[in-house]
Amino acid sequence: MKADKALGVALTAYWRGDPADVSVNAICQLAGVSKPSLYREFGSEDGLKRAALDRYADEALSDLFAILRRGGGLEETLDALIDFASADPRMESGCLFYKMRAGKHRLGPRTRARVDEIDLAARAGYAAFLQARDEAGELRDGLSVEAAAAYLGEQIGLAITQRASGETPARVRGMMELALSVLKRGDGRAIE
Amino acid sequence: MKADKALGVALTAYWRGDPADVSVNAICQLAGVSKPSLYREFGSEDGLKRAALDRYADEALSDLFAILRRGGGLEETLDALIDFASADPRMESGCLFYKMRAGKHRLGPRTRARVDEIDLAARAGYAAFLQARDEAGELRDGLSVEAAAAYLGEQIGLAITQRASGETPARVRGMMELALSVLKRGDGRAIE
DNA sequence: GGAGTAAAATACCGAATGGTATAAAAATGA
DNA sequence: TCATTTTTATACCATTCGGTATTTTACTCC
Repeated sequence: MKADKALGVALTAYWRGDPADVSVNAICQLAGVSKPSLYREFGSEDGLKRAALDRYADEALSDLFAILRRGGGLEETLDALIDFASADPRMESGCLFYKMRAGKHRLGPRTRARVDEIDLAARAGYAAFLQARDEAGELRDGLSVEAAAAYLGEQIGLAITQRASGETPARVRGMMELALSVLKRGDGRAIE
Repeated sequence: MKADKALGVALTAYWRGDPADVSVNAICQLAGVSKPSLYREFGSEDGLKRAALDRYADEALSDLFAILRRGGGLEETLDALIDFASADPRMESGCLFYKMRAGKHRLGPRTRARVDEIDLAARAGYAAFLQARDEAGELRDGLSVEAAAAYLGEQIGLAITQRASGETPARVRGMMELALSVLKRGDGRAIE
């Protein structure tokens, strides 16, 4: 279907740019799809945005969650997260989820609800991972798993956002190593 | 002049909300100023935004810079920065500078240039402060002053942004203490 | 091939945007 | 007091937005 192509076009347009700055008209033009067709398929701009976010979660965020569920050690997993946020080419232009969350007030109700869902799921994923590492004695003492999960999520978001704004991968990586080192028990030593 | 009042209204409106979501019409209505008057004074929306940002830098950001220039020790100064970002009531609804920087692509050329100026000035301020603390032997070993300055600036921005999005001051403070502890030599101990 | 139906394209709508021309009003000078 | 000039207010313009009504095309079934 043409509407399916439109969804792909919308996803990449929202992802590369700012979701609030991509108009329905532009998506129709880019995808070669008429506006009524698009509205028949998705109902509204909110519906299209939500569908794009759904696809994004399946396509890109799932990789992030997979890292957390691999069951690796703390250091190894944090390294993988740092790699993902600072070097994965797909994140070069930012993370659609974080972009949408940053401009949540501009979203329709359905998309906003999905953003909140993903936010909760991500926090839960971080918390489950950190809980396991804490039970393995790898987490820094006196750190609340809940707070550390929020911290980890925000630092990943910050890193991806910085990268999207033109910061070099090396610099983003350095900042992230600095920020995440504080989660480790031994206490992070200085980064090279 | 009435235009002066309009500038105040614009500043608070931009500051409390999203600068991109506050229209010139709304500002005129709120300030009781006619649109032609406002345009005679500021030339364009870009001019008004820039003037508001100027005033913001004088009024709010100067306090932040003052903390850096007080010449206190590393720990003391970081604590003051944490207080400012996580507890100052003026930052309750976010930082206009960081808001504008986050939506830089939506700004006119004059406002954007001012954002870049402030960005540079802030980085330089952080760097000068950290340089001094490094020479006093308080900074963690192996840390580039330049990178640490960027890190510090981003963490402050993240904290204020989080607070504006509804996070509790206590939680923001906890995350910030965690993030900034890594700058200290002794290596930060865990936060309660 | 022609009737009926499903899809698509064009053209349109009302609202809101930044910005301005014009008309009304107020203040100033003689 | 009258004329001039400056400031203010109303009304308007062109464009863009999300969303639809209408018309035209294409396809299916008999």
